[in-house]
Amino acid sequence: MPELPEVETIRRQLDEKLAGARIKDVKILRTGKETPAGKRFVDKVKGQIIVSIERRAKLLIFKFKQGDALIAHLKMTGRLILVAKNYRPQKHDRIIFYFNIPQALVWSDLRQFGFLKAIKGHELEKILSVYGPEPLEVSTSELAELLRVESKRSLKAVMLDQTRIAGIGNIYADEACHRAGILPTRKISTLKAIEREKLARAIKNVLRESIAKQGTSADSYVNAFGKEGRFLSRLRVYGRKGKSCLRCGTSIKKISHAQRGTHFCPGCQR
DNA sequence: GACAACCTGACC
DNA sequence: GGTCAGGTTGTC
Repeated sequence: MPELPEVETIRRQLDEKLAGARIKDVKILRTGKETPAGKRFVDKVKGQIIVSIERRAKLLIFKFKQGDALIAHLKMTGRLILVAKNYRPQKHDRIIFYFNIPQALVWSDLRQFGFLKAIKGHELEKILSVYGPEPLEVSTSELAELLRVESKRSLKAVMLDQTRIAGIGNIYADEACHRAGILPTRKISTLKAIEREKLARAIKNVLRESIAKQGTSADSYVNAFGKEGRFLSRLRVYGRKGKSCLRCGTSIKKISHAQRGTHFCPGCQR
């Protein structure tokens, strides 16, 4: 499911409701994707007061008052949804958190790739240290500079590399390339300075615009209130194979590249 | 780089 | 029945 805009949407909504809340109970419906597993997870998390919910790359970080934290990666189909206390569990639900506030929090994950991890405060820095800069927290020129790479890798492969730039995933990589008029398959080292600038601007714009619409619900993503994002209709290439390019009218193509479905317009991307 | 792996479900 | 899916990681 989620890339930076989707995770950021969830973060903002969770932070608004859960900052200051105390975790009163934790019910594990289906163990196996939480660390440490089972009762040890419950013991680490129960009683903790959530100070804030933060995001780094596609990772959500629940910071606890005593300095420890809970990190969550939703991978493809993970969901964190605020529900009523009397919520009846659904098929793919794994864990439910109860607080000293009216809402409970459900973690569900259809494909089971996601994970929750209770960690010590001192472990956090190391976990986060692998990620490249946040694209919305650096300037356009700094972002453009991150795209200057002497490598045989393609532009798309570099954009998806979380150690280079954090948070871009398959949808926004394709969308940013289209907005910049550049083919995602281009070898990164062939990009000109002006093209890197265009890309940097396109990345920032598409991420910002998507956050404003609460993300893209192309498949299973919903926000922390269980609602779909509204950016799907704004996508220009992703999921538009065979449709005409909104800029030049050419039919949008979809290929497999960097092991991902890759969408582009052969007419206006070079 | 390409590929398989982790899973389930939707679609052709 | 086969293929594909907003992600990441480990193995050639």
